[in-house]
Amino acid sequence: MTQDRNRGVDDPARLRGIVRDIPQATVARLPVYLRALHELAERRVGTVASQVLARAAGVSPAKLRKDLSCLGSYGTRGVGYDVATLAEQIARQLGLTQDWPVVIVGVGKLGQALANYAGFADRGFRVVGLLDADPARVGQIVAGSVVRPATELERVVAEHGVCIGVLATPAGSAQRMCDRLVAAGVSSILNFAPVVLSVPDGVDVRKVDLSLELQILAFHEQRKDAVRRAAGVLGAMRA
Amino acid sequence: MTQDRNRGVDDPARLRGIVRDIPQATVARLPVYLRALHELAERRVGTVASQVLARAAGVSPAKLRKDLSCLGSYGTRGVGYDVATLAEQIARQLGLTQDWPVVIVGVGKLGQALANYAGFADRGFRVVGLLDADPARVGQIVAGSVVRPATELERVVAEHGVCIGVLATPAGSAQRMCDRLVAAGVSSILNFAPVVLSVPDGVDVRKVDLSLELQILAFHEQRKDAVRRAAGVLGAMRA
DNA sequence: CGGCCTTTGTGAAGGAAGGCACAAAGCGAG
DNA sequence: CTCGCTTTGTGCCTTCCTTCACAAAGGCCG
Repeated sequence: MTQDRNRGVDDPARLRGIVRDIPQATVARLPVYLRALHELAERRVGTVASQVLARAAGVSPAKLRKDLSCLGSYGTRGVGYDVATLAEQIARQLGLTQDWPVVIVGVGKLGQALANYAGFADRGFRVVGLLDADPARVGQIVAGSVVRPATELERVVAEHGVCIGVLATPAGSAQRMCDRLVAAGVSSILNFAPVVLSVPDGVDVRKVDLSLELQILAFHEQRKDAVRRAAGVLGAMRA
Repeated sequence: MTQDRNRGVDDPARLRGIVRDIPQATVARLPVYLRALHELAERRVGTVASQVLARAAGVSPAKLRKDLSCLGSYGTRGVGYDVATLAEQIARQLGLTQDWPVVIVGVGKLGQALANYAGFADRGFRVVGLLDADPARVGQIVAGSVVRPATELERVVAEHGVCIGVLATPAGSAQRMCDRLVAAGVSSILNFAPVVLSVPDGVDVRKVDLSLELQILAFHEQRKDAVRRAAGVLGAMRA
């Protein structure tokens, strides 16, 4: 108690929860922790030690603790973290306590998968518009919403105050649609099209490249192959 | 010529092309460079300076040059890089000069999008099996192939010597299917299911989390919001 | 052939992230 | 109340990545 009262407003642990100085790498892991915490909560787990949570999230306990310490001091020494409290704090930091209206531009197979993806709705992302330039797709019902023509992009964005857009168009039209999203007021874009988008300052773009990851796997697989071959040759020489 | 002959086998620039000591961060960017190079090649560009290529790939020229220097010395000072040569070297390093048979497990909307994705075939990834546990999906034609029952997983993997598997199942069955892939001999897995997979040593897993990226965007968006609000308050105070 | 201009390749410095190890802090038993 | 056990939070060190700045190297022109 005495110590607590001695903790001034400039106490590092407290301040860290207010000012935002969270490393990029940590931000990228918070959603993983959040998912693990939700799973624990479903299993009626009340508190969890860093070791257990770290295993569930696929990271080392030290990294987990350091990450969580960026949010403030929400653990109890000798016990662990309260699952519900920690989940709420992470959600708050990530901005998931509010609803985010989102438009999806491009409703091919990928766009449909995204529109149906439960992980979006669970985290407060509400799809308020499905847009496609292809007349054949306009009017179709996807994930309970009707696909609207791309011409309505500006109207949908303005109507719902959308600031996050998802691009799932072919490569050819991605930059054009991106420009229109930005002009309409969108300031964060999740890009699934295989192009490098150029956007003005102040707009965040994150890219998900389906084939990039596969190419990285191929690199490592080839390496393993080479090692196996080398081992084989050495084995033959030894024999 | 004289200099070239003086370059021994342990010349650093040469060796780097042989021994593999490429930083992870660099490996992750090579596919981006490769895509940019292919685009340049299509536009009949013969040589490209680091500055231009860097802009096309969305990185800084210095980073690009350092990355490329890991592969060896394939640029010409005062001129730039030969587009075709460089593309070939990158493809070789990534292991894209060979064909990689791939199975896709889970043929929902996402699995279908992946099966149809041109970026796979272009890079030497050949989908040799579409597998799904849902009888309603088995027998459907997706991307020119018939969807086969999940029970045939082991047979397909063995038949084609598959070592890369793509998981696009619901969260619930991902670990089970992962275990079967590994048992059947797959040693690299691209996981789209929102779970942390556990695999034995020697197996590589890469995870693509569709909602993770959106959550990171929300974090930054919230920050921008906070800054805007703070600026607004300050502005009001000044007035 | 020689000088100039362009562009690469890379050492060195700066910064971010990861891992170790331990002190501080809480809980529960005695 | 005290002791001992458990687990967090964090300072320090190491490693990896990025950026800067410049020497070395090649082409081009006179």
